[in-house]
Amino acid sequence: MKSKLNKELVIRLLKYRRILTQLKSLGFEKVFSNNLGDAIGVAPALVRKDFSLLVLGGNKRGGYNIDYLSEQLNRILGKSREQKIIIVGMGKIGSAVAQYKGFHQGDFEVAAGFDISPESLLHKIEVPVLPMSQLKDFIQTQQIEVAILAVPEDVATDCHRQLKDAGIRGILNFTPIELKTTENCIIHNINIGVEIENLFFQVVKSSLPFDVEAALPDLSDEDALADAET
Amino acid sequence: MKSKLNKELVIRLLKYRRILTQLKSLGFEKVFSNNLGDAIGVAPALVRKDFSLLVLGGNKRGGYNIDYLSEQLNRILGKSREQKIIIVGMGKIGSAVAQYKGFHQGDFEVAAGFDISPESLLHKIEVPVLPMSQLKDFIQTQQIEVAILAVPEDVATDCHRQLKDAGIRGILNFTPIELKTTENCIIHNINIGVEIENLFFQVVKSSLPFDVEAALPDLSDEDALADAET
DNA sequence: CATTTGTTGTTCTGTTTTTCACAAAAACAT
DNA sequence: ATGTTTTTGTGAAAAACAGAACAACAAATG
Ligand SMILES: NC(=O)c1ccc[n+]([C@@H]2O[C@H](COP(=O)([O-])OP(=O)(O)OC[C@H]3O[C@@H](n4cnc5c(N)ncnc54)[C@H](O)[C@@H]3O)[C@@H](O)[C@H]2O)c1
Ligand SMILES: NC(=O)c1ccc[n+]([C@@H]2O[C@H](COP(=O)([O-])OP(=O)(O)OC[C@H]3O[C@@H](n4cnc5c(N)ncnc54)[C@H](O)[C@@H]3O)[C@@H](O)[C@H]2O)c1
Repeated sequence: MKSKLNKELVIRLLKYRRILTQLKSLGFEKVFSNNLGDAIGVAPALVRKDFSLLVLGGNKRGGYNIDYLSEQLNRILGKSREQKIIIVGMGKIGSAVAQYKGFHQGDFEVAAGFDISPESLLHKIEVPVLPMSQLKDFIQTQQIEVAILAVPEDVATDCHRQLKDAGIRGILNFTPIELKTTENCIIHNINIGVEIENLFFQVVKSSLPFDVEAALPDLSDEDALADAET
Repeated sequence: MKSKLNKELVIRLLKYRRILTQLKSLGFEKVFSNNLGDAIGVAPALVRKDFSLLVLGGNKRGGYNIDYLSEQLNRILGKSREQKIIIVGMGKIGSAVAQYKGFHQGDFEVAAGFDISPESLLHKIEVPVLPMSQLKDFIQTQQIEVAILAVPEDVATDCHRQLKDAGIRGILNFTPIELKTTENCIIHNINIGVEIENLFFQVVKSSLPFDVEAALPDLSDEDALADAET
């Protein structure tokens, strides 16, 4: 099965759309592949390939028309018609996201937060916070499809099950437990801890005087660390 | 340049390490490639290949020794010797991360937070929050290498510059502005807004009665032709 | 001791994704 | 009109990545 619209491509499209919206609000009318590439951090050739794949044409010298691109991206990505999400686990991360105003032109709205102890929340939240007992009913009557999971990791799988039981179709999971996508529930994991560790590793690696990778294969016998070269 | 230790591989290694730590604390001694695969959501063959690449051997029937693997991963990934990070922008996201306790066996410590108005913070934080005027000095005297950036997006590039000027080597960037890795400062972007939009898209796509992708190519005749002018 | 079983280690192959390179087209300049 | 510049569009090459297959081998079994 050859899948156009792979995951990375969709992410780039979403980023293009965001940039285009900003450019438009600044009064720009056209944009070049290298502008967009710079803005989202990819090579200009890839930008052109992306649009070429989606049959979105530009003009041989004048670049791409912003209004047209915007429209077409909205068509392809879905107009995001005022969808609602819920957040399960209104602790530190959950509350922060609940109050986030930066979603693309305000398309999304947090319909409610859920928590095992809604009354003991540290600071006031603008969205209603309900007890877990109302979770299933709320999801079904309000027809919620997407949830953010931000509970402690030891209850992550349990909450995952509850969400699936209630009919949730997609979960953005902030817990370090790696949940898995199933037939009718898509999972995207965001593991901030791993991201930080990863960054540390890359930084250390880059500031080392020798090439870490070169030193790897022959470490089977203890301290071969000292000798390495480029 | 054939790169061992590619980006995805490093992330898997970090996840293996986390799982191994947990298994060890549960009293396990050995683990099979399919256990690890399940835990981090990849195929067992990939787990074996990863270890094979790093010359980490298992036992032909008894799987991998957890202590050994753990040790070796620590060696390869760096022992994370009590490194310190700072957080710039102690708003909702910044504060949440500042109080996160879940970093791998407490290897990282948030040395300080920085904010343009440290006094007006909503709730009490356990780490010191300092004014931006002290940023450069703190980074240099404390030898901080890694920072988390969580300021409003309109000041993101400015703060980015300040961090680079102060000698920061790596930034985990939570703002929607796509910062770019340079010679001596590695950037990892986490764009939560895009992640949510992406999840929405995948969910909508999966619940559609027809194939979105199939509908893509032939829309050129509907209303085609971008028009550009000077 | 021979046989069966389970799991690793590795090769090979296929797929997907990105970059390169350059012809073609449009706009501009003279 | 003609030449020059700029930027797209895309086929072909390269790189990154994953998966399937299976031989090798250690342990368990009888
Ligand atoms: N804070 C961070 O920066 C951060 C970073 C990365 C990952 N995480 C992960 O995100 C998750 C939440 O982290 P946090 O820092 O917000 O923790 P937190 O303790 O501040 O919040 C957890 C919330 O979940 C609620 N809760 C507990 N059990 C529940 C249940 N069974 N059902 C519903 N709600 C329940 C608690 O009442 C609490 O409000 C954790 O898994 C953590 O590992 C947090
Ligand atoms: N809250 C979320 O869930 C969320 C999600 C995704 C992305 N983000 C992004 O993270 C960033 C922060 O979001 P937030 O919700 O925490 O915002 P926030 O307004 O709560 O926090 C921003 C903080 O930065 C400080 N600040 C402002 N200008 C500064 C400067 N020049 N130098 C230093 N500090 C400065 C402010 O005083 C404030 O405390 C934004 O770019 C936002 O788009 C937030």
